[in-house]
Amino acid sequence: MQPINSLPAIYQPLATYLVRKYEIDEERLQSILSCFKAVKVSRNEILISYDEVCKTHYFINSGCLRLFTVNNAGIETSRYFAFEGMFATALPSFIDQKPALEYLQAIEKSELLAISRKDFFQLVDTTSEFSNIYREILEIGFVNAQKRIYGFQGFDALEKVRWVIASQPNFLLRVSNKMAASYLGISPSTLSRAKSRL
Amino acid sequence: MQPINSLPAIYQPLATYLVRKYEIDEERLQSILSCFKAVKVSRNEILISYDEVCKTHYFINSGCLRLFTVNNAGIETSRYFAFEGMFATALPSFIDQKPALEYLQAIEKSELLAISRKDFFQLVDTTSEFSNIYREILEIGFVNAQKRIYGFQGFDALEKVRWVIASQPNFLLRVSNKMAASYLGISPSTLSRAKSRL
DNA sequence: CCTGAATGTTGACCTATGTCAACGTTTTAA
DNA sequence: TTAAAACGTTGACATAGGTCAACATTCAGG
Repeated sequence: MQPINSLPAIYQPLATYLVRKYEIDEERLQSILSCFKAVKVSRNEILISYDEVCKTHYFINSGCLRLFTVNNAGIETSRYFAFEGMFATALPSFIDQKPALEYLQAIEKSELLAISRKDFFQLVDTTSEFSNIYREILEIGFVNAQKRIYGFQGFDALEKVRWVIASQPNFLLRVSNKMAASYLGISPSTLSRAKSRL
Repeated sequence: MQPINSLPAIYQPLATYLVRKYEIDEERLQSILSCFKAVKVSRNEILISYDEVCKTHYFINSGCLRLFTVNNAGIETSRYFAFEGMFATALPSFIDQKPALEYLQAIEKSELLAISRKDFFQLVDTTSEFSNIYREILEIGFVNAQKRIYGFQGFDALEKVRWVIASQPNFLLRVSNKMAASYLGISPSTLSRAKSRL
């Protein structure tokens, strides 16, 4: 793609993402981009809370967002980590407008582009290119969830660590042991021991 | 909805499913239905195999389909069970046309309506109602996968059994212990013991 | 309606991993 | 810069649940 003239630097990664797969003329691209507003968030900031209804979808310019929940016993389970160049939100709540039952948290100081649910679905309904992008977000989300289900079941701790290294090479470098353990479904001690046996 | 005149009985459940949420005029409904062909399959029949590229989406009139994989150690993991009135296929392969890395199997004698990938995506691209239906299939698939991830991690065998009873009341009545265990990520012995402690 | 194969149940035993605690190191916020 | 808190690592110990085997039961298919 050609870099687009007179586009604020902050919109560049999203513009690149949008035109990566589908042709979008510059006018339409501008009208999509104008729905997104820059937001800066600090480390550990919670963007969406358990009981909250999710009204916003985020594109990550820099930083990292985590989706996790906490069960009755106080155990954290992390479902997904999203890095630069990816979309993230509490998708079931965003879709159905029911309480999220999970948290969306920045685990690093992050720069995000936020779009409201209203604008998002307006784009989906009026712009076929954006409709394709939403479909792609859903497809990727689904495929990732499936990989995770198959990748974790019937594997011991060491195999899970090898699996995550193979499928997401930067994951363990970017995410704390504690959070990685809550993603892999093992205790931090076990993760620590497994890494020493690699 | 009104039952549609002169519709073969075999198309009735799919017609009901299609008009349930979106208005579809009769002509368009007919053109959608005409893409589906009835298929009868026997118990244990494999519809899509591990290395195969998936070319078909199925709607279930009666019976039950299972999605599962087998790892190097020969351990089966079941990801999903689909019953009457639901769509099922090896979705990642259906989307990307790469080998499925999983099996789609009928676990009961089943009556299905099959649509080819070509016809399916032609409907998605030409019929906005069907595009919405595909979006809904993806959304439901994603939400189910997420529920499963959160529902299983950090829970012991008994809690998993309680969870599956609460979220899918008919599941244990319909699916063998062995397959249910491979879905819950526990051994058949443990499932058997957990049920006796309910 | 029979029969053999597959499945479910239960007991004995073993191992991976969780828990808890101690300790050293890193991070962070004032 | 520093003090306090959070985190990572490691050891000792406990236990849920896996494996294996024996037996009972169910069920599919002829």
